[in-house]
Amino acid sequence: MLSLKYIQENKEEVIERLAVKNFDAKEIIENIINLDEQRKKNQQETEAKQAEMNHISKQIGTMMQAGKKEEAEAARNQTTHLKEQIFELNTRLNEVTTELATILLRLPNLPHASVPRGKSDSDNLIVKVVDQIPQKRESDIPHWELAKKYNLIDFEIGVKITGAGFPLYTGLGARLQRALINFFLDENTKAGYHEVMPPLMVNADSGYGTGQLPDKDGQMYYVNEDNLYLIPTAEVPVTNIYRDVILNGEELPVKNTAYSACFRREAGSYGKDVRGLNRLHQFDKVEIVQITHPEYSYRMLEEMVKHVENLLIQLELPYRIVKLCGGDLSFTSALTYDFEVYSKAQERWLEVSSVSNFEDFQANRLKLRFKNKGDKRTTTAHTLNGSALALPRIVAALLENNQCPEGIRLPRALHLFMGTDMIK
RNA sequence: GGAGAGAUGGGUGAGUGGCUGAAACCAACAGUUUGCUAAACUGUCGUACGGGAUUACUGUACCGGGGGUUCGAAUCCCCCUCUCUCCGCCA
Repeated sequence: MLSLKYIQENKEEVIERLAVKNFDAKEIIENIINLDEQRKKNQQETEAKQAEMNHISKQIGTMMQAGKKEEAEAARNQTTHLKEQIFELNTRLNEVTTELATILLRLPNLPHASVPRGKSDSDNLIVKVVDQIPQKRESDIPHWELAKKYNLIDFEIGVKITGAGFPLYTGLGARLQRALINFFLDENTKAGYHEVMPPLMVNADSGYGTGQLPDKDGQMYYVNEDNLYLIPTAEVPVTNIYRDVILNGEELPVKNTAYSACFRREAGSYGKDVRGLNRLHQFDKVEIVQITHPEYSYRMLEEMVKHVENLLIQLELPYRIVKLCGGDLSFTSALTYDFEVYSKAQERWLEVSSVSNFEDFQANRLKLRFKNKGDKRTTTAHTLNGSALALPRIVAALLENNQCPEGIRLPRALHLFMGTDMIK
């Protein structure tokens, strides 16, 4: 959520920057400013009446105690009309406030000044590509065939148990999941992230806090009976730890990491993109989340990018880093770097991580602030997160890129976790 | 699922209609004292949105959430949510 104050003071800039996200904000911004003026005026009137009422009520109390019954009675008669006025003013005030809040919640975050203009992922800026991109050989087969050949994943039984997009990992396939999760968590904690294991379901407040609601309503699985959402990413529960929290400035930056299963309905997806592990309804991911001082959030973003890059290097996977253009940037993000690994047999890049700075967009919704020693006012923090890393496409690339006549070679980093250097 | 109890500031916890934005204690912070530490003493010690010379000061709201009664509600009434205890069930 953008802060009202910022919108008021930088009206034109807000409109321009939202245009980078291909969002036409002109009318909405006017509306917001009008509504807030109404709100202020209304609030002043309401509070003046309330102050008057409080004053009279207090007097009545004093009179009653002094035994001046008649005077008290007279004062009481005064209040009837006042009460009606307050009721009406208050009702209107609530309406305006609610309307304002609703509009603000649906307004996307401003893109960072460096975000390139563009409509879709084809306009994204490639920041870095590894030198060596593996060439497909005649004998190379896609990961879904490899998974079958080596009994790593059974997609059919997943369909039988649940449905498409819910694979059953078996044998070394299952172990590979566990190996990657452990490897990622170990690396993340080594880098100073505190490990947490969050609930996999969240309430609506949490959904609004990180911005999945109302924007992505319908993309999350919803448990009707209990009014809960299955998390699409650990970002949601882990960031919401700090909803309604005022941190001590000295605690910053807060760095957490969490493994979780992630659930996404992926309504509207179709075609070759969803083949094999490319797009799933349930998948595993290790997430990193930071809460920082606004002054150095972009420095921390770069740090996170470096960290994720290092994971990919250790996994010996060909990768590239992409800076998302305005049109591809999510509702909540100010700046996002995507990491993609090259999948040799499919001959395509697969997104395996998204590292973003949300600036104060989530923090405003969450009411996540901090206060330094001696500070009178609270300051809104910045939140960032990134995948470190999402498993399925990593697995796809590992299988495809490392296939050889003897089996599938595993990168050194996973040997200990896997108990072998080769899947046969 | 059944029965009961409860939800108050960073924590413990008092408060059953006006003198309560809220006692007391603890924690925290600042200072005094002190050779250091400790202790003692003094003071400060919620948030949000307004007004204001954006300092001072000041208005309003907030005691789980929503509604109601009343001139006046943390306190009374209704609804909801959550937590705890016991029983049942159970990884």
